[in-house]
Amino acid sequence: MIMAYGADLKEGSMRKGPWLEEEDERLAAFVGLMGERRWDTIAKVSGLRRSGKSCRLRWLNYLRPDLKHGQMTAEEECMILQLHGQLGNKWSKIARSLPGRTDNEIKNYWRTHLRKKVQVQEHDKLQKEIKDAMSKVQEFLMQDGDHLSIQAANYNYIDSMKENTLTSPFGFGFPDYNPSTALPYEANFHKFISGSLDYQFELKYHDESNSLNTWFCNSTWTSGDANNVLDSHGSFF
DNA sequence: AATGTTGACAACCGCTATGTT
DNA sequence: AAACATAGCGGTTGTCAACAT
Repeated sequence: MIMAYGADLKEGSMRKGPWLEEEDERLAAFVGLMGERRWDTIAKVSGLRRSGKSCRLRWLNYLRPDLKHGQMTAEEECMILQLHGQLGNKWSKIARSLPGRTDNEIKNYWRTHLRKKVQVQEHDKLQKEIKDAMSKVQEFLMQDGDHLSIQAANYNYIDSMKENTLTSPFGFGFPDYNPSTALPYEANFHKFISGSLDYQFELKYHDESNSLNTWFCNSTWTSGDANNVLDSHGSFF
């Protein structure tokens, strides 16, 4: 039997927050009577001191009889990952492919379970790309070592950067890199590696023979990407 | 034991799209 | 066509429990 509800509440006040079992029962009863529409009317007629919007959400996300409750399966997780890759944060579209799951549930699951996983994967991928790029630079330095007078110390410097790149949480592994104290070639190399070399800049020659400065400082680069930089020194990639 | 932090989930809010009168 | 109501969507916040300090 359905009774007037919330008589102890002041007239006009709306309840918020978690739903009580008796509210759920009352809402389900009225949706059974009136169907899944006219939520403002349902809210009013039922005597629930909830907005129509709140009633709709409670029904769609929790009370609907065709909802699955409980843990996501591996198949569902896989589906979410795949669809999110294709569609981005289109939660309702993703939910259409997962019967019994709501957009809200999928959104929450993504945020709490999957987002971190994907971020780690992307981070690992980026690390690998950086490491590969630096290996190419290193190869070049080895080839033209005489011409550029590259010392073993500088080669080792790049080596330690590569090592740091794999362990640094920031992705780019300059050992003790400090922009305010860095030598020009260090600064430019840092820009190069971090992909921020997207503007024209003039490099002042920092005459320190037998160092990477010769290579990174003694020229003007007009660069949209790393390839151009290296191309200006003779088609390395 | 008390307090702070984190993760999981539910619910809310603002806005847009769609339907109805 | 316009005004209003209703439904839908996605970002954000609130709540609670488990765990750490």
